Amino acid sequence: MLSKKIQAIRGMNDLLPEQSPLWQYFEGKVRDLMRRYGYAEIRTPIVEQTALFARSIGEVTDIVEKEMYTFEDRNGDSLTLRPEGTASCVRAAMEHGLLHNQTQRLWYQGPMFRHERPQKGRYRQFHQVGVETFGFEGPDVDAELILLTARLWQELGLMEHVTLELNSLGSLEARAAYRETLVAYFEEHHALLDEDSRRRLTSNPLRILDSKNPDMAAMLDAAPRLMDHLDAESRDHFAALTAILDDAGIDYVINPRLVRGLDYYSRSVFEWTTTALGSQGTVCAGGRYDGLVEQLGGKPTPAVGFAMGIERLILLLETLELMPAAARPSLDLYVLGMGEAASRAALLLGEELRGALPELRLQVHCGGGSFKSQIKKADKSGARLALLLGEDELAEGRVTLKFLREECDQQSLSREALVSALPELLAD
RNA sequence: GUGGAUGUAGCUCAGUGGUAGAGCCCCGGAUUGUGGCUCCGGUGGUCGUGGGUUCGAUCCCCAUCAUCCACCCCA
Repeated sequence: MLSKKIQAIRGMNDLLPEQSPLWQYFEGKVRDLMRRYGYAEIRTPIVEQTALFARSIGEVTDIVEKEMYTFEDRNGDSLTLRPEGTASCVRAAMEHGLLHNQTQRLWYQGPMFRHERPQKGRYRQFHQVGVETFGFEGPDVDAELILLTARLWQELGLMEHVTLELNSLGSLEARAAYRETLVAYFEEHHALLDEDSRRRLTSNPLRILDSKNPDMAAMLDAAPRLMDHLDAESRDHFAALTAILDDAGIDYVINPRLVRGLDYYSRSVFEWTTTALGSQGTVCAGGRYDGLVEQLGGKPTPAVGFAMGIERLILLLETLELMPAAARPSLDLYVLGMGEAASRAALLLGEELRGALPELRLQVHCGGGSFKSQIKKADKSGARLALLLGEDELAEGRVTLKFLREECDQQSLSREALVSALPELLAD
């Protein structure tokens, strides 16, 4: 039926009124958390030069090779809808001198775009909250980021439903060296590799370690281990990070196979996962990317960050029914008037009350209709009280207040008494 | 990019080779100015789209599109 009509692009979803309170609840928690930790929000454009992503994420990654929304601008420039937030954030920070002899703690939130097959928890337009820090070398800030996320799970009631996985990829040099060692090892056992793995040999050989193919298990177990090829500094860095987490009482699992897909990561990487969402179980992931700023033309600048997938977290909150009822918006008062004169008066009375009681959540009935239908609308609106303005009330300068949620007689009040009476009636 | 499942009313879904039904929702009435419960009535569908088979297709066949789930990849 909709086939001839225009509909939303595949994998790009409308956020409907029924859903938005949960998003607002989540976004509110995040904003509050960032404020409390002293992180500043940064907003960057959704479109960037294609080269920014190609240079940062890595030319041969799936994201850059086949998942980007890339198009030509009218002047022939190649532009891309951002597939992730870190590159833009680094670009903006550099461009405005935010990294010049100073540290930064930044966060952002917004849509990202990847042309993948949609499935549960994975969409072509999806939303991330990202956090990036610059200028901090030590493991303390790595730990701070993890503690910050842990606190968020705590406050959202998600802590028992997520697991923290940690790994270290070593310095860029150590990682590159290990990569060569690993590729050499896989070349030796080329016959044992499955089709996917042979393809990954050039794209992301570290990822082969993560293969679920049981036929390759023995060969993978015998492969050189990343942890054995870490440079001394990275090993110390990682040890210090886990020590802080131990002291803070944060549980984690060291997963030597945890490899982030983006080329720019080095040293600490981490992932929060859940088993409650089907196959897209990663809910938050990040790591250190000490080389990226320099790679994009800046001075060498240590950096760590992470991103959360908002859709996945919303899905999790939904399936676990973790949104508090109080976070759902509701009306205090529904104002209705019977007849033309009273309807007009109701609209003006509504404005008067909004002026006198700024906290009052009030809606005035529009569209006329019988008294009965208007009261039905009042009930449907979810308001606690209905204010009835009929011809009788209008003539007498009074209003009738009707309780819609509790057993309680309706009251007749003079209009003068209304402003002081309403807060009392709505208390508790 | 690959594989599987599913497309019938706004929503959730029945159904049959002879051009469609329920529940919820919505609207009206029973109650000249009083909701939630009940009862009565009503609006609403070219059965995803395009072909084919057939006297006749919502049903069978093919194609196509969309959605969902999984692989891949990732948040």
